[in-house]
Amino acid sequence: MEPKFQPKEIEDLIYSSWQDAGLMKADPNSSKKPFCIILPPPNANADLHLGHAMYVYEDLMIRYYRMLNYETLWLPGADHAGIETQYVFEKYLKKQGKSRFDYDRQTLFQMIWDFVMENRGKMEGQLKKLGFALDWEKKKFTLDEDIVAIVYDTFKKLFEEKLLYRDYRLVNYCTRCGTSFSDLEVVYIEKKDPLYYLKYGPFTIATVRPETKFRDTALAVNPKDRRYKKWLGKTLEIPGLLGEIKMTVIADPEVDPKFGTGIMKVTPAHDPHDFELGKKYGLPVTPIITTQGRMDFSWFLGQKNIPEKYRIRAEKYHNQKIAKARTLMVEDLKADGLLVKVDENYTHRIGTCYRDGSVIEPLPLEQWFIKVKPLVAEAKKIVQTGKIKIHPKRFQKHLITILDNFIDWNISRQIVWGIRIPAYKCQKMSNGKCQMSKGWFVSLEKPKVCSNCGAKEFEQDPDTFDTWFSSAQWPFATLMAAGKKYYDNFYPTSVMETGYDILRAWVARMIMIGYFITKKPPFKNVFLHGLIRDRQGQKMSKSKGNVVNPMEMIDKYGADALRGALIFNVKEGGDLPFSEEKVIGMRNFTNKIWNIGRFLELNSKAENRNLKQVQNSEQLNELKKELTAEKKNYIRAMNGYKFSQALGEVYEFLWHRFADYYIEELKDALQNGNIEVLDTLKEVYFENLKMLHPFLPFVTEAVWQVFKGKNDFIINSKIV
RNA sequence: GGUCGCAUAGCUCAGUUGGCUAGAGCGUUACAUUGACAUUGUAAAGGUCCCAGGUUCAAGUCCUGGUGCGACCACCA
Repeated sequence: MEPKFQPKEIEDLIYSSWQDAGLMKADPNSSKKPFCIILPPPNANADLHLGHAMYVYEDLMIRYYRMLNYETLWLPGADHAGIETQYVFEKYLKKQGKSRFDYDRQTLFQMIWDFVMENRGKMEGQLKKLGFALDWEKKKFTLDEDIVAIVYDTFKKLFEEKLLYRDYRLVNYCTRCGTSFSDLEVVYIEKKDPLYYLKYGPFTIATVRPETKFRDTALAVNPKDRRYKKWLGKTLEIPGLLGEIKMTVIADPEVDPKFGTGIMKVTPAHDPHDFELGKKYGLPVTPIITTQGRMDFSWFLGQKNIPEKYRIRAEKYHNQKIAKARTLMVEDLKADGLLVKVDENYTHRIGTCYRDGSVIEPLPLEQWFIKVKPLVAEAKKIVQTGKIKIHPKRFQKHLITILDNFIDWNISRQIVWGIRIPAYKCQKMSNGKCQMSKGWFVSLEKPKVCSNCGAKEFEQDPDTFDTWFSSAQWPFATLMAAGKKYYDNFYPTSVMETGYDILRAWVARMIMIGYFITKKPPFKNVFLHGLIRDRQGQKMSKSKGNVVNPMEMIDKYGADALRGALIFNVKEGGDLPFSEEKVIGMRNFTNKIWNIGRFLELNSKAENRNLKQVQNSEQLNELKKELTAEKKNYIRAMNGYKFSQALGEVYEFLWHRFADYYIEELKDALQNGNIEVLDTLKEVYFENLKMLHPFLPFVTEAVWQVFKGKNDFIINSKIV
């Protein structure tokens, strides 16, 4: 044996020997108890980051349960990551002076497909580098045909059970990405914008968005506000930049009399709050901003007999970007004497795109929504009755709160990289012949006729599903795609392990959709890990330049060292600061493990063995007692999801008791050839190797095989 | 504004149902070693366990209040 453990030279070899021996494959026909984890599918197109290395929790569970004689399946996969990937691809196009608008739908999709497939292998190779015992033969991609078929089925079922509806409503729209987002994907930031006080007939109103006022449909005040009482219900003609607008004054308790002037203009088409008000009072929705983020005055310019002055103005504003139009209008407002004052120090919070940071425009669009109420109710029941257990426990409350606050889920995305929605709009809808579901029908195959009215003219919805819609189906979809035996044996899965930050976006939705389709919870346990931060506790991000590449760590110190550093001395579910020093510390531990083995191996060859020396029997008994206690603590910790404690237990024992104390004490006896001492030390050592194997698979395997031979794999031994 | 979490050694953090003479990693100091390992060992320094009350034979641990951080959610023109 080398005097030092050399992970770089042997890790890859060991990993392929596991693969060759079929150790990571699950047998769906096995009579053993099943234990199954579905890997949260990483983005097929991106390199792994340190957060992915946290899946080491999954690996250690898989290995541990395998060593407890379970039939284990850890199923890998990859996510197409719709918006993320299309965004990256568009940046790549831009570098070549192109844009997505230069290609038709099929070509663009194919280009992104090729782009992703080229990169996909990288991510998989990195999972192997981490030593993950994944069953590669069962790997799945969210755009695989069989997965898409299952996703389509789910959509159809939701449609048939009336949990799916199409609605014209305000969606969060990023004009730069060219797609809408769900509420979860909007990032609010504090921003300073001028607040304009405008003369508005007999009133003064305050607004940061004067550009939308052309399409105001009402004025609202608080019903208790005495100042405006006499105007209630009256319709006024308000002079504006393009002539007079008719507007009714309505009262609503939600209007804050203390804000601004206490009177508010209602713009249902471009403000979520106003949209709700509009709905409540039956106000028309009249958009003035396009999905390109430009002003649309065609509604005005199409009118007859427009005074010249207004026509010139409207033409000036038309098709301008929002910010530019606002500047132009403020000038004209000044000229007309309609601008009362400007508060330059007004700060408010605005929604921005989580991808590129541009301002999110609330725009009225027709989209697919999932009615979540019945799904949420079932999911909540499952969690509350303990059919799904959450670890650490405090996240259960969190999950319940999340479920309580779930609003209908917008699943339409206006991008091509994803699963195209299998819904069709019948042309006859417009002339009233196809009334069913507002003229929409769902078809899994390319349809020949409208399934509602038999008409032959229809168009497929150009949109694709929100990536989370397919992710929400991942546990049952992957197992169904793997085959009936897999589904029957391994579903519901044992544990869903992921970061607590996607409890809402993913875990809650998996429970909702999973139960809806299978009538079973998709998993029995949820284990949540924390977020990795840098050594100062700061979030890692490219802009801060504090990102650590896991592959670099593996290259320098070995996969075991990195894995250990992520588990050792941390609280499950808590955020953990990452430091290279900690990896070095764990590298030292792997080396210690190696060298204990080396020492025992060297002494195994000693020639002058004396079987009769038993004067150390008392110490040997003490040692065995300590081992028993250690193992008991280890198993209790492992079964209770206290992995850090389990690792700490073995670390402490093996290094500071076994090596520092017992080996030193028994060294002389050992070197004098006392075989009983040797055998006991070896036995205790092997037991510790087994306990460590789930955490540090490579070094434990390497030493194990020094003693047991190349064909004996440590994972095939049993912990109890 | 709402919810949750966190405050323990110089730094980063563990501390299981109350039993602590409070631990680990890294760092610091002294010493040892051509010996399995310097990626080592032995020893040492270093803590009012945020503050104030309370429960208890016993509180780092449980309860109440306060202070200071952090995260998530909601977002008022």
